[in-house]
Amino acid sequence: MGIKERKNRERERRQQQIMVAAKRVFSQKGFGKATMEDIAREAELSPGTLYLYFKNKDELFSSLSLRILQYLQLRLEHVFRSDELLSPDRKVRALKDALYDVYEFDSLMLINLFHLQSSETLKNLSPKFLADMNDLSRKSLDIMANIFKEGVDAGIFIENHPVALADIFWGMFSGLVLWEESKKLISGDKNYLKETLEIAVDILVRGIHKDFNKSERGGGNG
Amino acid sequence: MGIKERKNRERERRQQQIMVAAKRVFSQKGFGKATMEDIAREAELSPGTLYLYFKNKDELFSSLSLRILQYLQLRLEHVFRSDELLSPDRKVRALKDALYDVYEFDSLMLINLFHLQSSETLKNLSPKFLADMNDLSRKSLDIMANIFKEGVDAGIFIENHPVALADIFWGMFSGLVLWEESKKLISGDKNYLKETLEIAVDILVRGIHKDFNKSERGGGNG
Amino acid sequence: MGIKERKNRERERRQQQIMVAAKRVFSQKGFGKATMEDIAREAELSPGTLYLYFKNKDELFSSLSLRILQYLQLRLEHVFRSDELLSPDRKVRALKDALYDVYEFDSLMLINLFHLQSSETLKNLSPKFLADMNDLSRKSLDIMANIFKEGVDAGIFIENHPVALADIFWGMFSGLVLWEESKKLISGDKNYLKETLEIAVDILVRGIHKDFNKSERGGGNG
Amino acid sequence: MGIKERKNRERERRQQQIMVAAKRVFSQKGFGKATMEDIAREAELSPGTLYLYFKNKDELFSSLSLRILQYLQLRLEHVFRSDELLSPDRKVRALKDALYDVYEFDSLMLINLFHLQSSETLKNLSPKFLADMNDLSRKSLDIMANIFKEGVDAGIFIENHPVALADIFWGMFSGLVLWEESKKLISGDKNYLKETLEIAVDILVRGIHKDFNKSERGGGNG
DNA sequence: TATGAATGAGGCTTCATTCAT
DNA sequence: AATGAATGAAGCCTCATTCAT
Repeated sequence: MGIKERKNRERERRQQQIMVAAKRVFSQKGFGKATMEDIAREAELSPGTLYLYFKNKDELFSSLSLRILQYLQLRLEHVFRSDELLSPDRKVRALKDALYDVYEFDSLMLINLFHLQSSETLKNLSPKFLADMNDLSRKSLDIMANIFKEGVDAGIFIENHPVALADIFWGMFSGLVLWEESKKLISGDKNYLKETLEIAVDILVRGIHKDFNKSERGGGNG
Repeated sequence: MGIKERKNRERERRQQQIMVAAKRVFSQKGFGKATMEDIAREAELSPGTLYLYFKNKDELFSSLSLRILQYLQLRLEHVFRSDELLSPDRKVRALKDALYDVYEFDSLMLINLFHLQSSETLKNLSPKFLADMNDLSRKSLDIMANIFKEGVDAGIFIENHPVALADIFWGMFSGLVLWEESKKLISGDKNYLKETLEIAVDILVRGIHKDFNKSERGGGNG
Repeated sequence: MGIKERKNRERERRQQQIMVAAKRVFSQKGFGKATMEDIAREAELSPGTLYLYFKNKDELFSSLSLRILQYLQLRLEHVFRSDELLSPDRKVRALKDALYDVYEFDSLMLINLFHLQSSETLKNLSPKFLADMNDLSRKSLDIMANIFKEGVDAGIFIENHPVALADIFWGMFSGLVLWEESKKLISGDKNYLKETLEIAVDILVRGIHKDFNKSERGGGNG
Repeated sequence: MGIKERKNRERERRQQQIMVAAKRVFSQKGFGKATMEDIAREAELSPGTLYLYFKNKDELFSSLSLRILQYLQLRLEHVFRSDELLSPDRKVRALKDALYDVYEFDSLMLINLFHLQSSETLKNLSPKFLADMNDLSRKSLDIMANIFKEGVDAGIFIENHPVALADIFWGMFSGLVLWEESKKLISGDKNYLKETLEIAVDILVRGIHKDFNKSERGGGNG
């Protein structure tokens, strides 16, 4: 058992090593142009070895998305748990900050994640993999949903469709990330994600408050 | 003169013919797996002919996005112009309906558009093409911004950053489209876009109203 | 007959027009990269028209070689005929000047000619074309041979293999042209063809003189 | 260390294998018509493998020229070194014999080399490759130049431009090779290269001798 | 477990040539 | 005679993946 354990750790180390290399290569060359050999070289391994740890290129790439999803879940749980004393309002803002953190932690992978969703790549993944992604997504969404539910239960947020709020929040976030990225690419503008997100959350919080006068404006990210 | 006119029409016909074929092939096989030969076969043309009308595969694919952007602009202009008598509230809801229309008109291409934005494909496009996309995007965004501006000018919407509202609206829309699509793919769920969008717009409208009590709920899409 | 004559002239005009265009394009783009469409555009004609005047691309290109061969013959005849009064020595030098003239007139086509010789392109040419080339080559060689023969007959040049002298002269010339061109390309050097040719002819003249003391050195080029 | 050595040998073996196949294919089909797949088939390898050993088609073809240049250098060094006791006259004739040997060793590649020089193919080659070619060419030319210099230093050859003599010799040789090849192709004649070369060298030796009476005639190739 | 040479299917694209107008 | 849109064969090359060592 100890040996098995050790083996497993070893295996995960290698996987991490490869994923780190993959991320680097893929940041430099873009998703399409990165080749398995590039990644192998960066990881100081041989191409064949990559296939001992990942079924194929798609799965290697997707594992990076999985990783950011894990990080996302971590951050969300933190918001939900350790900030138990915060008011629903503040929690929603903390949620936004958490998401923005994830963006800053690894914007490239986040965008990759959004692309992965709703792409044909999904169809190439192994069932286990898909299940993992599904799980992680669901968990994160659940946490978000719970945050809103708390507000509803506390009689602060309107009761209208509490379930959809998490979807809307997440959708808004991902949409804004992509859209800001796009504007940056097309017209070379600066990225205003942080500011736009702030405003968006202000509006959203007002919009779901029973009595919007009580909603605290611009609670910020301190 | 008449001849030149005729030639142009002929040329556009062919382009349309190819684009229709491209869309079909690409819906069946997915973006990555569709080949130029597939498209040529579907269009009942030879591969070489495709290159008389589109510089390369990327540009052919992107032209489909351009097309949906054009349709988007058309629909938005309609909302803005012919519905001059609507209240700002109703206009925002009409805006949502227009976007949903575009989604229904060609969801695949819309998703393609979102993917195209913020991808390395952009770098393969000819400058003219990029400029066209930029133009169209900007125009649509402007129209959306104007709708919100009318609300602000009328003293109904809060004055907070009127410019960003269009970005937020568009971001929210695109994010929700992708996210619903993703959920559909991962877990095989039904697509709740219409409903979620409705709720999202309710919240947004409440959120940007100076006095939210006056906001008309669920103005709907009849 | 007058009409036929006119037609013929017209046809030759067009051919010239195309050849001029071909030469220009082919100077800019290099032999391999020049396309029939490039040439058609340059000639302000359509691609199809080119095929009314030349059987195929090879023949169009070869016609350019034919043209320089014609020019070569012209120059050689001039040396042989109008310079009847020159001594054999001087005639050989005049011969060299004539060849150098041809080089200066159109170095690109001359090199093309050398490449054409001993290449598989030859096999694609129509029999008539090949015959023309053969004729022209032979005539030029004959003229050169005659110049040397005059020297032999006059008892000035050694009698050793008079026939081969023309071949040697021509071979030396073409080899030096290619070799100087090559050095220019590989190492970016200046082209010393003129000087090298001069020396080479000095040596050759000395070498074929019965009594080399009588050979006039450096008779030069006016 | 031993392993690295072995790998290198293995690599060179494969390169040789490919080059041999390339030469064969290319002799049969001509330069232009030979395809990479032809060569792969002949080498009993897959097309992709060719690209592990040669950057592209041009470089594979050029490597054949490199090879003949190496052989040329070898032969020239032999003339220069091991024949130290020969008179300058005899050395020049030995030089001719060496060049003719190279021609006989692989006439096709030699012609290829002449074509390569002064063609746009040069531009597709990697810098390293070009440098190699440049080096080899230069070395061979230097050796030739030295042979003539010895004659000058010995007071036997005229002092006129000793540097150019090698260029002239090489130019004459390459020109005659191409020209004889051409005549063979156009008119189906026999190839008289050997004889013509002999005469040419006779003339040249006479031409550069201070006192031509002392030049030994027809020293031949024994 | 790790290697990395070899594979080979298949993609994109070019361009000489044709032919209906 | 002239056009020029259409053809379609064919080439080069890439790269994910495998497998013998």
